[in-house]
Amino acid sequence: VARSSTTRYAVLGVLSIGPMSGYEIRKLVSESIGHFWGESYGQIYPTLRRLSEEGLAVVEREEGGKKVYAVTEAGLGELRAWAEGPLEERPLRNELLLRLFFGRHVPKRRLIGLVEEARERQVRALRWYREAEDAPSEDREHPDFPYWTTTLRFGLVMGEAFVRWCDETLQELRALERAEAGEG
Amino acid sequence: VARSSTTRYAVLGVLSIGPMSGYEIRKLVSESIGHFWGESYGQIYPTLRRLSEEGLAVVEREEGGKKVYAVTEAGLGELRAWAEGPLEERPLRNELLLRLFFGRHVPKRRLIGLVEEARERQVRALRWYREAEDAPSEDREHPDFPYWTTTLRFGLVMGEAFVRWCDETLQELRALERAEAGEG
DNA sequence: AAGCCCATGTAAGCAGTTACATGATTGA
DNA sequence: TCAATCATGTAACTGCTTACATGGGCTT
Repeated sequence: VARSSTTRYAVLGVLSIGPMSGYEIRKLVSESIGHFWGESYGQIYPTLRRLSEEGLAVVEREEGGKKVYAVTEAGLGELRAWAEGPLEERPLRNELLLRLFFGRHVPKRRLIGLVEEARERQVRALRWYREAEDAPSEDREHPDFPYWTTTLRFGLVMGEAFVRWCDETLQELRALERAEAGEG
Repeated sequence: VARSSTTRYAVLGVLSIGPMSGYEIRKLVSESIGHFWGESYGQIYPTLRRLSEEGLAVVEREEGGKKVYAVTEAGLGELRAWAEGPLEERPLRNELLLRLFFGRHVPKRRLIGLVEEARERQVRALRWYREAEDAPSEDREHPDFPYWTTTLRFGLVMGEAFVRWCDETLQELRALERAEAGEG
């Protein structure tokens, strides 16, 4: 049974920006929506084949072992139907929080290390978002631009909140660590 | 190949709070860490069987068709080893952002509706967190309490940030909608 | 007697990751 | 010539969800 794949819509969506090969789709995904979406080749290539079988995409041209796909009108219709449909909640899983929740069994030093690590990763991501915010002016003309900024702003707002949470959590963990040292 | 299951650690972790049946594990998960973790019966029961086969958990007692499991010393060791190990990034997928990113193909009214819906859901969650914050005093004595508060604070901080992002995004979408109406 | 929650478990089946296989092209 | 990047694809395997099957006990 299981849920239906969202990969097909991600691929259709990327093709709606412009004709592209599987390799370029993967690249665009990881470079521009990588902070909230991921796709692997093992999903992209079979999906492209299926989409073209269903008439939702076509091989626009082949150049030197490279197949450039384009979305069809039917494909755009499919994309639209999905995007307008009801938004169902997917189960979320945050492994860092799971570890913290059962943190009593873990040395506090290690917990602190884990949170610090996650914080650093997020700070790096924030730097990336801020660079992306100063996008070249050509991109600002793109019809998708206003939508891209909303997802970028998501990264900024949530990322900053995450760093704040990390700082608060680190304070608490260090306090717990000191309390323990004081006892022992 | 694929990644190793984190379900086993979630189950071991819950059992580290106290002996419990599969049904109770499911209930505790959905009631106390449901905002960042989910488990289904289809995962829990087979996992419990495997854990007891591996000696990481045991059936402490059976009462009227109910099997109460308890974590063993070996199980606690396994939990600790996992929690101290390196934190690998799992691919995240946010379907709302995906829809927004390709939002050009969707009526703005509908996009606004989607964000409003997500906002309401989050506001409800925030209410729940705030109620949980005023926990009964018995819980405050629990040795796990300081750790539980960190995950609860995560829900609060990130939830509030999310609502802020929703409000900003709604403003932008409404501006786009007005601009469109002005043109047409 | 109906409905709800407690309670355990299995089967089907898709989604998605990782690793592997293979080769062309480009540039230092 | 060596390495990196471009490029497509398949095979194996796991995780996880959903739906189904089954039944006890409590309350109204």
